[in-house]
Amino acid sequence: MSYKKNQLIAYVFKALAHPTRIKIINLLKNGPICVCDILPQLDSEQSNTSQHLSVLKNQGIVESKKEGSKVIYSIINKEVYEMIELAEKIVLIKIEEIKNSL
Amino acid sequence: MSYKKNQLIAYVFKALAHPTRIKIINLLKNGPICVCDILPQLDSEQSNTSQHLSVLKNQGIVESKKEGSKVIYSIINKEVYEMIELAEKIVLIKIEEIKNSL
DNA sequence: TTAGCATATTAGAAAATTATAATATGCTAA
DNA sequence: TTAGCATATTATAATTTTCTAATATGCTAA
Repeated sequence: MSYKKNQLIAYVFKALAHPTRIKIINLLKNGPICVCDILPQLDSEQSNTSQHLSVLKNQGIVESKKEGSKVIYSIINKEVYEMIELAEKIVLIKIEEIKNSL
Repeated sequence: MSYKKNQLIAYVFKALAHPTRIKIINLLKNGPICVCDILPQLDSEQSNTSQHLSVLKNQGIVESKKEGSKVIYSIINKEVYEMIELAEKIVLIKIEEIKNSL
């Protein structure tokens, strides 16, 4: 695998490498929702949330469409849910090990 | 899902979010190998490679054991290979879309 | 013991990410 | 048309990541 391809893969991981963005992705699990419905479920500033959405959009993980004055976001690549589940599995294994070592 | 848990998940993604680290993980696919065999396959400094290995180790993705004066690294969580494959899939879809739009 | 190889650690500079605050844009309704 | 809501953008400061260079550690063999 070339460095360039690994770089592109790394960009995808980078887009997922923030708790707020993972939370946003999980919010989109139940279908497309409006930014106005995302905002109250996060404890980030409006502008910061908008920036996180833009990171996800730039990596082609989500897409957005305007509806009147509102903007609706939805998931493009459902693969991310599997990725998050796998990461979760690794986290749980790690927690288990720490517990056993106490 | 709590913010704390999303943070732990994000740490896993962060550990994978570098082309050199992805390359290293792929090198470990064929079984445990020595740092001395990893080094010549990367174009990073020795110290930099050592730091990348340490990131992967801290996230519990790889482990290392000493053998004489050498150090052998191996994968702990095979889940990362599935994660990389999924990320690759997203990359390929994205590339395809760009091609179609030209 | 000491020289040399294999790897890790540290310090520091450069680059990237993140958060906040302020402002801009675009739509809708009065 | 203008006021106000919904969202995006920008500037900037703080933090984190990354890389390089230098040094340290630990093992082995002469």
